[in-house]
Amino acid sequence: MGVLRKTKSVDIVLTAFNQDTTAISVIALVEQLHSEMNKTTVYRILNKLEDDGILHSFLGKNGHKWYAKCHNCSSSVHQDIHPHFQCINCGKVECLDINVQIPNIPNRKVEVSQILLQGKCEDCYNSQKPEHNVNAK
Amino acid sequence: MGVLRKTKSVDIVLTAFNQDTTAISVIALVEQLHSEMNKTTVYRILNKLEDDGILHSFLGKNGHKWYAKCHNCSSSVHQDIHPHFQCINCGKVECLDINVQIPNIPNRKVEVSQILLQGKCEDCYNSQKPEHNVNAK
DNA sequence: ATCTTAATACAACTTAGTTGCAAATATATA
DNA sequence: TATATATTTGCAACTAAGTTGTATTAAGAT
Repeated sequence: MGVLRKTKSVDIVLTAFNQDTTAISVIALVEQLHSEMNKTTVYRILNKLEDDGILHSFLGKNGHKWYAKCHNCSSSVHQDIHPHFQCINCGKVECLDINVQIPNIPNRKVEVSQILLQGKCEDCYNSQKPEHNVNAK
Repeated sequence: MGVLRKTKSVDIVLTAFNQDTTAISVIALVEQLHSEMNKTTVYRILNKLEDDGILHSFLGKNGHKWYAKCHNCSSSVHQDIHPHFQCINCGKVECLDINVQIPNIPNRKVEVSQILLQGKCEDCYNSQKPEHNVNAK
């Protein structure tokens, strides 16, 4: 089930991801676009864009869903299996371009790895007066 | 806010973790104990046992909360920052006794790492007729 | 035995995410 | 360009995990 038609709503969602280089939580996106489209539509479009390998999803620190643009994915293979970093202060999430080596685990076959690192991002580490971001949800 | 009193409910919850060597999802535990105590009570007891360093929590593949017994924790230091393994077939979750090396990330200070590996556990890998476990939720 | 305070049950609530269906709209075809 | 048809959307209702307020119950200290 991929995107079949180039609709206005699909375009608005894609524009949001082109403007923001970091990841966006579904909650934030629904809120940000609530005057332009229904939340059901946001959920459905994100779902389709992921199927098409245009976005990838992962869970943030509260178990809420986040999406970010894929770089080398197709609809059949999602290569964006990289760690994500979430700032515990402002809530911002970034995709990390690093490779984490998973050791072999006896008697088990690992197929997916979900790695969320939490800490302070550069901005929050430097500023003494932390400014809580709306994306923290 | 730790456990202050040795109540019947606290005892029942602890017994559940002593009988099951793997992790238990809150959903499964609430269901399992629903005739013995209210779900609010389960949530509150788990919360307190975590504060006391007796249990540790983490998120499963759907973002739902799981708990497991701690081995070397105190109420001040949670040392159980280890990866967890969830079977994509039967849903069972285990704590992994391995160390995953997180590379240094420029300009960020990593404080917490949350690693969930998914794949087939030994039982499910060997059996051709997969048996879906109730814990899969 | 009594008193104080923490723990519990229960109901109501919050919120992320889903579902069913009627109406709207993109696009293929004539 | 007009029409047909299948997808997309909005809306309302729903589901389910987790939380909160409050009256009642029960630990355990005195």
